Amino acid sequence: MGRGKIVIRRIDNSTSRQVTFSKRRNGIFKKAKELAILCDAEVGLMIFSSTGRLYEYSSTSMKSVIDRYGKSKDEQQAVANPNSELKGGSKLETTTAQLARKSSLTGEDLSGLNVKELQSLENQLEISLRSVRTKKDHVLIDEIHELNRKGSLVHQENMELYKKISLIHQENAELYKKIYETEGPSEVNRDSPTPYNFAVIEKTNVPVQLGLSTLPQHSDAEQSTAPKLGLQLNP
Amino acid sequence: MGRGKIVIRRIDNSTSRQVTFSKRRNGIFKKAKELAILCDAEVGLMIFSSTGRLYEYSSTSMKSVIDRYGKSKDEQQAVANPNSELKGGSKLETTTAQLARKSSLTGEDLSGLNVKELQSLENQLEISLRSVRTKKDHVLIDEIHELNRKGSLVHQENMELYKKISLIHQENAELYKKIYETEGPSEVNRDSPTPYNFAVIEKTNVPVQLGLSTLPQHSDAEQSTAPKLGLQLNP
DNA sequence: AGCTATTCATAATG
DNA sequence: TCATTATGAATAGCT
Repeated sequence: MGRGKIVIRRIDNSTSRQVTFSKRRNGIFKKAKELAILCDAEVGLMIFSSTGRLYEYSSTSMKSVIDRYGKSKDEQQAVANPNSELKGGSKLETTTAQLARKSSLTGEDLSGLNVKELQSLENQLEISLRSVRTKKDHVLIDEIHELNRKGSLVHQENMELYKKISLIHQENAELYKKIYETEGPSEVNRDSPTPYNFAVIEKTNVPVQLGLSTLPQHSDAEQSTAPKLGLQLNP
Repeated sequence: MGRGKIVIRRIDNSTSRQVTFSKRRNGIFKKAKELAILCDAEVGLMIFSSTGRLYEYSSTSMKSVIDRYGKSKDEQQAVANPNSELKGGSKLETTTAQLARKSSLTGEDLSGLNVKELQSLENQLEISLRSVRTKKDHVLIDEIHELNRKGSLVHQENMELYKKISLIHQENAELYKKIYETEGPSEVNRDSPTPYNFAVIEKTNVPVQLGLSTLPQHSDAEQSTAPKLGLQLNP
């Protein structure tokens, strides 16, 4: 992507290499941020230039990412090597278990900690708490989206059913007309059973409107084309 | 760079999120490799998907990168804060720095307040925060309940519509029979317009089932009487 | 999983 | 280093 195609091979000219490094570093940082936001991922990126300088990005904190990396690696090892449990090493701990264990420190053992350690513990707990909250919110919001989707489907089916009923009613009317023409006006309604619901006015001709507003991120522009089932998350 | 422009914001639909994650993950890995080769850099990239799975790339080895990162960080700290060791104070100016600062005794913007006042302020803020959070959760959960209720109504209406269609179809059949008896077998279907959808088998005889489970607080006792639209909040 | 229409990143250049 | 631009790459939306 540039004025010309390049082959991926070490750039010999040191100046060009630096320039390219700078540009591509920005590019990859941007990509990393986008990935973290778009896909709700935790990303850590460390880059050492050829001159030894460090450039870093992490969606949360590098410490958090590295810690999680270590745990994840441990778990991979544990899975690949299940008999290691015999050694009494730490079993796979779920995130919540780890958090619980951290929290358990708050019981009585705080006496041995100084302000700095308490500060650190407080920060850790706040970070954990925030991630739990974010997760919870995501779960709730995802479920609302899913409900909206399903509701929309049923609603659509509903409208098609109304349309179909209207058509059959029409057909029914034509059939009655036909019978009328065939048998004469006076006999029509006498010996034919009164049709169920025929000519009875519908409770309403309009399908039930779910009185919910649209999602905040949706534009209201297409409001007129179809009834929306969207939900206002932040009234 | 796609069919349309997108805003960088968490993708709500979980399927799309996963697809995008997979694509962009490949993209960023490629970029990382290219950067390492082209610019002779040492690169480490760790990505945790929203499902918690680890994906990693490093131009050398992740251990090497992390170790080097640690060293580099230490050096940076030493350079940026040469006198910090003299004072012995540690300042973690991370995202949680604001909260940390609140409880630290060395605030500058809060200089007019004593410890007791600050403590009170902190408590007030925590109480407010908790009530806001609770309120937010209630709003979300109420909205889910409301969606379920509305969905249930539409669904019920749907079933009634199906019943109604069935009855009208039946009535239609009787009318056809009547015409048949009146006009004789050979003429029935000739000059009468072919009825819309008459005798056409429905796509399905069963209304759409919303595949959602019941809310935890709901008893499952009446499960058999009507399809439920409930939502599992805590899977 | 593929396939394009698009947007985006960036190589070359000033 | 900064800005511009022509061009190749990445990818969003669909199937």
